[in-house]
Amino acid sequence: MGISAAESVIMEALWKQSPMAAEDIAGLVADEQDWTEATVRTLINRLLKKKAIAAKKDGRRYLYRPVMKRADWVHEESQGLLDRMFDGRLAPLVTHFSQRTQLSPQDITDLKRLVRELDDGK
Amino acid sequence: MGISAAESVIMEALWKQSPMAAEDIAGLVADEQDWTEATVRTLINRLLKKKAIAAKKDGRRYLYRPVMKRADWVHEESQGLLDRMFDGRLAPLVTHFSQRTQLSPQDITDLKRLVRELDDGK
DNA sequence: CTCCAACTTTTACAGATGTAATAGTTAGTG
DNA sequence: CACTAACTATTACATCTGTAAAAGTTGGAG
Repeated sequence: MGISAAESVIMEALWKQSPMAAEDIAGLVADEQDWTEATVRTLINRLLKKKAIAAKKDGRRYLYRPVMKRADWVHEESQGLLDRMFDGRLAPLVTHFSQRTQLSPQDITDLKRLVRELDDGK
Repeated sequence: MGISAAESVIMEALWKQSPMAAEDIAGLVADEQDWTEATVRTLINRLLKKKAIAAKKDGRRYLYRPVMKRADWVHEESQGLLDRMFDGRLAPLVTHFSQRTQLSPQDITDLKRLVRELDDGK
């Protein structure tokens, strides 16, 4: 139903740049993943079947582009995580991390700004 | 390797209360999940094999208890999500939610308090 | 002691996933 | 116009998952 971990590697490549031919995608993901081009093609075809990407003919080959939006995917996955382990709410997740890990100075700065802006919005 | 979605339902039951016999677990999860007792037993056995839970004989049956800690599991899953889609950092996830959804008043209050406490801790 | 009821352990099976090889199609080259 | 190189599409296969039934084991009742 959803996008699997391996498939998401292809999606990330296409979200970064598109449209791309299968070969280009393979070239891009080859660094991180140790996949053959055949594997990349399989994943592309599964994504096509799931309508997560679309293809357009370009001469003898196809160019692929994402149909699913990254923000939507991120949201589904994130909301799913919140639902499954934080009672559907955001604050408990933040609490978890602030207790469990030392937040980076960057994170702390960003969170402070965010909260300030939340206030403004109200 | 990890705990699957179905397995996590069993874990949640045991984290809420343990030790419990298979029948009790089945009774508890029966409400939410439409599983037969056989299914529950399969999941229990897979969790045993993964050492996520342990069993102790109690007369003719076993009582099960979690070995894996909920906080550890939550952390693994959450960190995984952050790594996969938010560059490993927490703030971008919070940003995502604050832009994408209307945070509940509860969430906002909690986040404000959290950030204040972060300040204190520094 | 024997047999059953209650438990547990094995086995089953279809769909998803990770990983890939093989077969089929077609745009150009000679 | 026939072939080949470049692509795509089909098929393969081992694991993992979801879901469950069948087989095996054993503590007690009679």
